[in-house]
Amino acid sequence: MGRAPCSDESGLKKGPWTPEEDNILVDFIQKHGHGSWRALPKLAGLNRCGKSCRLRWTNYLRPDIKRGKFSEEEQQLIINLHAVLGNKWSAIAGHLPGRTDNEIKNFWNTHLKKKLLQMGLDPVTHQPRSDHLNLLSSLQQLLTATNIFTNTLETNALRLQSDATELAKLQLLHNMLQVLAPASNLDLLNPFGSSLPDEVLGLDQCSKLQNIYNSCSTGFLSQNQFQNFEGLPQQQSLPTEYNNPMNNGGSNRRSCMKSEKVDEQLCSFSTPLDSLPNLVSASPECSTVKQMENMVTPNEFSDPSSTSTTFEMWGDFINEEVTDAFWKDLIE
DNA sequence: AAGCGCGCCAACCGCGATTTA
DNA sequence: GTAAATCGCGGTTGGCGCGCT
Repeated sequence: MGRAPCSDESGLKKGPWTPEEDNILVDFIQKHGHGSWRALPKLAGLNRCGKSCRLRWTNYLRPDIKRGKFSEEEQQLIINLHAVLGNKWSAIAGHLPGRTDNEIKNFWNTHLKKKLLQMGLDPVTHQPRSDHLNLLSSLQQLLTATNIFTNTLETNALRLQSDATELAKLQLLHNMLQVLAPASNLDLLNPFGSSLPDEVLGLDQCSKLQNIYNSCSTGFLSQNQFQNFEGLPQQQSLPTEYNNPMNNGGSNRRSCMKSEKVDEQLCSFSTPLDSLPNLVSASPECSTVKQMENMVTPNEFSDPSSTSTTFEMWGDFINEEVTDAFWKDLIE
């Protein structure tokens, strides 16, 4: 059953389009609309298959196509949408007016994927790469080894254990900083651009971490330095304008409306896709699309506790009093 | 200057979903 | 209800341009 593939239609031209062909196609569509793509090439006098014409039109000739480099905002939006939707390029394109799914797909594969990898994030899951997380387990081994060592050398036991703990903290901090601010590119994790106050993004803590890490680079932390974390503010509630950063009426809502089923579901949320959480756990295997299929409620969707990631620990870090006991629990 | 490797991106391919007769 | 036709999507390919040796 089915139809003959486009390529089976003998005598039809393939490959790059010439300016003349482009003109014919544009003229025809402007006068008559595309109607049936299958019939279009014959009617327009093009020696192409309908599929090729449709692709050329939708990916290149359409008048509303925005060409040129992707802005920082667009890149951040793509990353966040990809975290939620996975490789649903057409759905992602629906949120970027003037951009085609093909263009976004190409840009993802050639630029953004590498960018995430450089940041130590898995471009599929948007979570820290496993090789980075493995460092955490090695910390436990380090502590264990240190404990064994201290048992045999009782004279320095307390001091060594303390040092090892501090080292563990330091390395954990380093890992977190790599995740949060690799290559000084924190903005990439920020879907709203640089206009947001740091505290909205958790950068307040991040910069404190950075400061402490920097101060540690020449030696271990003092106990007092670490206990400064106890003074960190509890998790800030986001101002409403940041809860819906893209909810400014116009184009995004419109593009959302034209999207497919999944998109509609996303748009129907009271706190819709517009308020994408940073780094939502979502590989194609466990994407929000899948979550939707499992009838996950919006609240569950936005609930960080429903995922199990390093960022869960990060959330704990932000939410709770950070004491030595916390660090011990974290590491153990 | 020539050869080579690599990155980018337009276009193609195959398949599933939807529409039509 | 069913098969064919059509559409649209995501993955992949291949050609071109550019930089390096």
